[in-house]
Amino acid sequence: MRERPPHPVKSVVRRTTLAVDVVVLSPQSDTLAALLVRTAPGGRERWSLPWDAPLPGEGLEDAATRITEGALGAAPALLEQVGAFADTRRHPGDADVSVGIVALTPKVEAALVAGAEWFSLVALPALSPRHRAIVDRATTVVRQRVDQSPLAFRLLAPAFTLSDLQGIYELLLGRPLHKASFRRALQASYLVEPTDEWRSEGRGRPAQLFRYAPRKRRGARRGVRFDLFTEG
Amino acid sequence: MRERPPHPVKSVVRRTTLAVDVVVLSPQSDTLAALLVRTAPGGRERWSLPWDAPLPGEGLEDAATRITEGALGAAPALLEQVGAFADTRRHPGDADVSVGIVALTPKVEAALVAGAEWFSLVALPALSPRHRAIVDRATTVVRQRVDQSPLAFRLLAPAFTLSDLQGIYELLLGRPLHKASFRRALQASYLVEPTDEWRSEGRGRPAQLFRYAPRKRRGARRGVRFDLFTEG
DNA sequence: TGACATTAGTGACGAATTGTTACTAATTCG
DNA sequence: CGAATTAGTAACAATTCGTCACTAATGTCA
Repeated sequence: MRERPPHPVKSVVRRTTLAVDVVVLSPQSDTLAALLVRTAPGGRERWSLPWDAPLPGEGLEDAATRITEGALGAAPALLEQVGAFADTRRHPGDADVSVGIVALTPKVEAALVAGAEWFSLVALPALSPRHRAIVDRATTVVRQRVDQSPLAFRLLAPAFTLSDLQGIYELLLGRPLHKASFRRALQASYLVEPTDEWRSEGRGRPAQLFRYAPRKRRGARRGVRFDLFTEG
Repeated sequence: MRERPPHPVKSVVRRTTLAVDVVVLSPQSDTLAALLVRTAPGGRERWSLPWDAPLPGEGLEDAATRITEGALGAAPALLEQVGAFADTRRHPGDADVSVGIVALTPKVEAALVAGAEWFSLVALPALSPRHRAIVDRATTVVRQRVDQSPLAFRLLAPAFTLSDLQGIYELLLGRPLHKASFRRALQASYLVEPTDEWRSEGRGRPAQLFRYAPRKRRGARRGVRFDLFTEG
């Protein structure tokens, strides 16, 4: 027993401003690209992540969908929270708290909404410090979760070639993969099934199209992996 | 080009109430246990997660540390965000938005603060729906990240036996592991180093104590794993 | 004291998985 | 037609993994 007041001690509940900041990612020739929107004149930076406050009664993911539609013109294929940010780094709307959400979408051909543009992740313009941190966290999270969630498939159209898929994995993991090993592992995973369509990309042999169709897996549980500790 | 107003359209920035809700986890004989605090009389539930609003200027993790200290009497060994919750599920303090944070701590012998108690995760009392969701998410996140972050080591004292460590992994993964395989993988990972101390637990051969001391790893990157997709 | 139970730790082998090479297949381009 | 290009696979070597069987060091108890 300690000499302390009963718990928890509730502070006066402060009211804070909340923003949902969305990192819309899509594959762009050989890199991932994020969607940025032009800011109103007078701000410190010319570009920012699409963001907004959630509407009354609107969930965070719903808000993220709405915000994505407002910049991309279409709903994203997958959303994932990447963290809450409440430090002192400046937010373009001076929100006290940001919830960072990453939205994935296949390569889009359709025109963007006016004022929105794709930027390769390796050549982003200046962003507010809060947005910069959210982008960094988003890319880390995406890379960390590639093999826990069907992220890669959401960056592709519903029908894709295995070379397309391997390309996405290489993009996300940042290293080349061996074709035969990749296909063998994919085969064993029961994650895709072939369609009866083929795509001819110009030169070379046409490739069969596959679709994402995860099936129940045999419970082939294996030992522990002490991997990835390096990147933490 | 579309017929839309310039972007992003900012809603009127609403003010919301924010809570940090902490799931303090610690190993308890054969299960994980969460720390709950007795609520003020009159609430719908008798117990809740320790929670509070962040103080002005206080970061989320700082708040989580303070909240943990208020219930446990000591700082946690590791903190990890598990998500933001802004749906309509009821929060004990009616916060609009909760940031869920999981705090890990080794088995503590010291007395808890008055009004706080450990509950095994498999036998929790009734909690507010929001808190229930945060606990569920926390356990999922912890299980998912065991091999990405040194979570398991933060549930042990600085010096531990390999059997202790294996026990924690079995707790977190929910399945038995083979001794020889576990040790071989651990050896290859360069995550621990032996101390020159030994612990005699009563009967049986004394065990050597190890400490967590991760070393640089050879960049032995392997192929992609299409694992875990089942649990999402 | 000596058998036995109990926990720690390791060697080794066969099975399974993975990395790699080298091939075959189907197309376009000249 | 043949060369270039991309898709897809068979097969082998190297490595990793699951398992079994053992040795080691302690306490217990007749």
